[in-house]
Amino acid sequence: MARYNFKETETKWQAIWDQRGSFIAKEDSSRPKYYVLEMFPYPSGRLHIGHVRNYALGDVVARFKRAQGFNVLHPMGWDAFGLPAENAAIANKVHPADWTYENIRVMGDQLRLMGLAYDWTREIATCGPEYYRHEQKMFLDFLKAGLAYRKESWVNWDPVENTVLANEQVIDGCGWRSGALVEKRKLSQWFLRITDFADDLLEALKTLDRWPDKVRLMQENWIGKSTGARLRFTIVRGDGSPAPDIEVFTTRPDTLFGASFVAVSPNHPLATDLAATTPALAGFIAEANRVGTSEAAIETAEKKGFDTGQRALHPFIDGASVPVYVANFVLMDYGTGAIFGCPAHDQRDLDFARKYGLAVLPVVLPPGQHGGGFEIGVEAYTGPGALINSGFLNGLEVDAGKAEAIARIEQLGRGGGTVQYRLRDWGVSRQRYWGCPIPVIHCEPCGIVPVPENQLPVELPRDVSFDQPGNPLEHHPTWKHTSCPRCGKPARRETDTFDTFFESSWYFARFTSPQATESGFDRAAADYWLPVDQYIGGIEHAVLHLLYSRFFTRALNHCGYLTVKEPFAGLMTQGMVTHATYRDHDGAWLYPEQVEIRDGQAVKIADGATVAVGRLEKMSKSKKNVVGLEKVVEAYGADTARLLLLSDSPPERDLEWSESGIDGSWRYLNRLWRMVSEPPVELPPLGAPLPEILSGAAQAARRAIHKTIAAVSDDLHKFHFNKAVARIRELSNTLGDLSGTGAGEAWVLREGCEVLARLIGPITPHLAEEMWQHLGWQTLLADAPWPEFLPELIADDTITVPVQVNGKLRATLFLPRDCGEEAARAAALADPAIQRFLDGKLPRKIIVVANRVINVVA
RNA sequence: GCCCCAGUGGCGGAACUGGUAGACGCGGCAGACUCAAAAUCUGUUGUUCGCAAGGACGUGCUGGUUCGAUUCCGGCCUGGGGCACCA
Repeated sequence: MARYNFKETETKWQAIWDQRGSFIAKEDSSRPKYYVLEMFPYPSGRLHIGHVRNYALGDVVARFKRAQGFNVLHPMGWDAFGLPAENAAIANKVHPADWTYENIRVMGDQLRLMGLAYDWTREIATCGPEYYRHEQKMFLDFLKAGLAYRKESWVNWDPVENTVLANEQVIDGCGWRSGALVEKRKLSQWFLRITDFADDLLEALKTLDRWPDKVRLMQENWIGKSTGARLRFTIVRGDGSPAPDIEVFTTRPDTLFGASFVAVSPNHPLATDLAATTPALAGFIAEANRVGTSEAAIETAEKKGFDTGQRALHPFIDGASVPVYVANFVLMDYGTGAIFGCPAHDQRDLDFARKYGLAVLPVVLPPGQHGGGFEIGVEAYTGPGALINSGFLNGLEVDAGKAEAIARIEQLGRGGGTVQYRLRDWGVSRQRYWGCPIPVIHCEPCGIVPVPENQLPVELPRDVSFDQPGNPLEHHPTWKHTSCPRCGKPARRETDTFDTFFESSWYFARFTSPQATESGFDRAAADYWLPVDQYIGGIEHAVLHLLYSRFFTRALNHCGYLTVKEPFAGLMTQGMVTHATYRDHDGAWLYPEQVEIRDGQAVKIADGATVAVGRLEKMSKSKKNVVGLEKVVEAYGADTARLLLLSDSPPERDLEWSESGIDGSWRYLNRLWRMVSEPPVELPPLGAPLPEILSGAAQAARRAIHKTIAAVSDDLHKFHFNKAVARIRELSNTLGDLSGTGAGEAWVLREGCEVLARLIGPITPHLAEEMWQHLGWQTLLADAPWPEFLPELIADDTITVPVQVNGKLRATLFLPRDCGEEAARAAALADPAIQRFLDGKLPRKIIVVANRVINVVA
């Protein structure tokens, strides 16, 4: 029996697609456009099979939409700036550029093995000046538009990577790549005003109805909008002399009458000033700043305060005042760095008040409670209710109380309603070499001077040394020395480079016109192709790349670069590819190919020693549970790998890569191939007319074919790839069972084979082309339209109807479609099984759901 | 602590808007072909009682709504994810 020769076949069709330029995209207003994009990879070395899932998913979408008549853009490129290149340079004395381009070459070849329908003519690498020069221009435009600024601030310093990190890149107090505990440093840095768009970024999430709710929710939480008030307290010192006002932010202005203290952050100017003359306070602040930002540190850190001796005058109660504390739990970088505390209605304030013996006055009465008896114990009340003990607010509900309190604050000229976001501006300066130089010059007399556009790009120097720690650009002998474009005097280049999320924030636009030289992209091309109709990538970018790109697109829109504001209309986040992990008795990780299973026990092939099988984990080099892409393609071919990646789990869930799984996929490909290469009956020639008479079996098979077309089309549309594969397999089972050698059977079998080839085409494209050709077609399947089903073959004449007695299945009937309630009722009652369960009694009720179910209630 | 999501055979998973739970695959078992193996094909495969016909049970647990619940509602358990001195 001839095995399907995947090696020859896959090479052949890849060459043909390539020669014909099958997947090269051009703007074409006569067809609807469809832009499908997978998050482009960082060229880190080699791809393993886990990386490929993402691209396989996108490829199915691209090929399916193309067959459906869309003008599809499906490009691929390289997110090529990044720290691993520098680490490689340090470890292996290889230049980051050489290392990166070599990886691009290797990984590109690997991707090409998979037969992905990319328009390779649009391939980009972000580390080239022809790419990054445009983002330097964009940055200058942002600067002009006030969207970029420089400020000195406390930043997250990663001591391992020796660079600053953005807030989004700090996970649980540690660097997102290095895992090192992040330190706070005060540095002068470039920021992008993402907060200008905070509200728009939040509001527009509602319009992204083809994004997973989960990602929208994560962005919503990250932006963290809270509505409240700012309020300026008048402060007096212990001796009664006036001190500077303190402004607080609160979401509960309604509880002001319950205020019993004001607290400021240890880094608040008041604390700093006071510490200069109060050694005890200086000690307190130093201790507060020592407490780490890690989760554990925060959990265990005690809420502590330092009484400054100053008093804050109550804005609503003449003559009343509350103490002012410096408290270790108040953050300087949220709100105003100062709060007022209402212990009765905030748990943390309550804990603090109990500790320092401050008053706890309830001002919100829970519904159903009576004023006199309501007291706060160890738990603050944060629910709704009516205000009490609150002067002019008495009797109002919480929301009305907030509004009234804000109105009074405004009236008093002490502040007003405001909206506070958790989101901070995006710090984009990185003290690294392998990134895009920030195009500004520091001049002693002129200050910060943008590099004139005609001097762009500011290119990275190639001759750098990694001999000493820190930024090689800083150590470069000549590069940073230049002259000021404004005054001509000697000046110094900015040696920081952009955060590498800068490149990925606009690459999807670059793909629309990668040859553009005047600008990052042609406006017309970008307006034609954008937004990306379907974007596919990992959930780990839910608030990194996906938020930055949404902001960046708005910023580009603001500066007149393009028309859209949202870059990605549809988003799919795929799960990880996992594999069991193996360790030998020394605890060393083993590669899957070093291990085999003998008698249910995992052993090391080399010496037969037992191996501990660990749990399924994401394929990663560090745990060695990776399966090489070439190994799989060599042994089974790209189509087999693609089929397994698509069929085993729904895309958003994790997928377990297993040897038995790959065998199953490989068997199925051969089965399909045998159906066309060695059919049980000789198939009629291409285009043969439908025989006038079909046997019942042939007719039933034909119905199955058309139902499958309908179902698979729907599944692919909804990205239910695993279900689509299940239905395709079902159809081949049905066709396999089609015995009989008549002309009708042969004709239906041919129709079935053609449909199978077309339906599986997006998933296993090489095999599908081969089947298509074998069936006599001269044209490419890649150019064939998606099959259409005949509506008259979709609906059955006879319906299988379950009959229940008291909700339990007792019989199944075959009834004519839409036979009517009376007929259904009669048929059910006539059934012997039903009669037996009724036991001679009359049914109380019979429920008939047309063409669905009959339930007899006894 | 707060918010979100998910719990279905030995395993991955299916079940449209409340209507035959377990499609399809993996694995297992039995058989055919073969000197034998591989490959392939056929049958079978939720648990349980029964010789059988046919029952009973079964979608994390527990109540409820309904003629009927994997699906809706309440409470709980477990796992995963996000956020977190955020005022």
